[in-house]
Amino acid sequence: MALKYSRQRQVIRDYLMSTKEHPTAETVYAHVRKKYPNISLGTVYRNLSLLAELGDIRRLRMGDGVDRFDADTSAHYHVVCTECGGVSDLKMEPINRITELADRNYPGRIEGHITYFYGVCAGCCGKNREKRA
Amino acid sequence: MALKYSRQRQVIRDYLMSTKEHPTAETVYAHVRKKYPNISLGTVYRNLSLLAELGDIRRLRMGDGVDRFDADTSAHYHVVCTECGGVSDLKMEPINRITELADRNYPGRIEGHITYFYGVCAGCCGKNREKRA
DNA sequence: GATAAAAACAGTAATCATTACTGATTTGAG
DNA sequence: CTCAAATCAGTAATGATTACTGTTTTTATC
Repeated sequence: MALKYSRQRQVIRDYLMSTKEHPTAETVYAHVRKKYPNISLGTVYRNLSLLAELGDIRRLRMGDGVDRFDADTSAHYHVVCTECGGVSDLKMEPINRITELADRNYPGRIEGHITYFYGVCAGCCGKNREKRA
Repeated sequence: MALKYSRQRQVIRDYLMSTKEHPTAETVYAHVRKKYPNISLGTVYRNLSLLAELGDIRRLRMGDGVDRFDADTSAHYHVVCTECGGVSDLKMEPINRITELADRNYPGRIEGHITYFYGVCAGCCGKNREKRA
């Protein structure tokens, strides 16, 4: 067995399981520190990467140069809010048709797709309604 | 008129128009230097960002932390090759249905989607066939 | 429970893409 | 031609992430 148990890794994983916020490494660090005050930021990065490689968590690249992490590894899409910048889940079965469709239009071989949506999240929609009223 | 013509900007734009390679800023810099040896990397970044803001070119964020640029601003998708890392065009009309579909499954408002595909490009497929033979 | 090698850690330095700054040069409207 | 605005070259700064180093934890084996 190569992998060893560590409190730090467990705390990181626990925090990620407890939130739907798709936090960045920095955010994970901030929260985990409350329970484990002298954990290192490097440890957070190392473990998030390790867990992602093992497939225990998902790394989300939303294109803004800051990675986010998600303990929910089931197939689902994400929506980034153009107002608050938050990332929320979109419960929708993966549209494999578009991979097949793409493959028919491509001289090479297409194996999958990465999609994220943008728009305004429920919370920000509500806020806007208040402002207009 | 706020915008002024500059040789540097023109050379950058010309190079981008001449290639289908979706180069990174660094690659643009390397090529543009041949024609304009003492151009600054900062100038390349500044102009690529400016042209992208004006809508003259497109900035492609493929999730690996390195931006690429495309002079073809028409609606089309991109494929990143998992073997050579290259990015190629996929001529396929945008599937707006998935935005609508997503919107029906989301409590907020969804305005668009960003999708890229991954697989093996035509060039690398060919190479593999040779190796197997 | 003791022990020792492997794994992991904390803290810090390094990397890499990108952006910001500064003083000099270029552009274009009048 | 002139001059303010735009742009530049060169360099420093930023910010996310990774790598390094010497110390501490974990766990298989006794």
